[in-house]
Amino acid sequence: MPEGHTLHRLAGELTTVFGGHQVQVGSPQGRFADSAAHLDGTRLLDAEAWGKQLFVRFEGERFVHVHLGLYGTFEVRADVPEIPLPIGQVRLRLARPGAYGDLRGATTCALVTAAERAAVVAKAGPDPLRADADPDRAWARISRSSAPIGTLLMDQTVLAGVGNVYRAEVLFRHRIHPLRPGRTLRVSQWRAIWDDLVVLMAEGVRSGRIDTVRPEHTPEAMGRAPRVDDHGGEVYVYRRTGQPCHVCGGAVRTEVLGGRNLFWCPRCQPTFRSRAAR
DNA sequence: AGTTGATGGAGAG
DNA sequence: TCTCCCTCAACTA
Repeated sequence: MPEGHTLHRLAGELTTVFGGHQVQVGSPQGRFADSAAHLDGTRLLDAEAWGKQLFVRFEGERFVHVHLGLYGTFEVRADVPEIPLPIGQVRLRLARPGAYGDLRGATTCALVTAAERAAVVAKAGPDPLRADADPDRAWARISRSSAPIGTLLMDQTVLAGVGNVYRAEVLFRHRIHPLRPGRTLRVSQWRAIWDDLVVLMAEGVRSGRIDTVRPEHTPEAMGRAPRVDDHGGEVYVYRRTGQPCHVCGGAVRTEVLGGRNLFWCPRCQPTFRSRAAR
């Protein structure tokens, strides 16, 4: 489930499990073999996330830059009696006695310098999961753009860490139509979205899933059956095409925007046109 | 056994 | 805007 919360959670896990340890670094699949050989047996210092980018720092100012992409996973296991043989396509394996981590399916897994890391970080917009993030930087872009707010929220140079689930859900929670141009939002609406993302994503880091449904709309509160699918936590509209909205009962709609699926409730999230006409 | 789709993004045209 | 890449589970047949 790689949105920003997944990477921040992973950074914490890697730091806790491997920070300060000398680690075995390998690439059972082979595609990271040369770089792994350079790092093998050296000390892993810590890991840090910027939006969806993850950097694992080794002694000597060397970093492994990881981006999970659409379906990458990084499975970290501690307190195992024995390190198991790798299963499937394991691009990167970190191991020390009693613990290991397996990276699969990532779009990026590369050994980079501090300068290369800094260049990636410099391109990223503010990350709601970082205490030093400045939401005004994102607003400067959004307030001047005619692009849909749904596109802007997913643009990692505008805002770092939001993916398709948080996009759909935060727009629902603020009753904003995803196709509304960024420049038609009021600054108060943007601040509310940002503050909400800070809370929602921090909760995602803690729980490891994406839950966005307010207490008054949960299955228990509404007397409906709990969700049975497995793509995250309890949500309002994400991948609920055609199903009844948890708030108004209308059918959730979908549309492809920029190659990604958009989900919204037409009644709870009126278009900017109909809003202006009222 | 083969096809599809997914919480992402780069690069081509 | 389209195509491609990475992996694997969940479909269809």
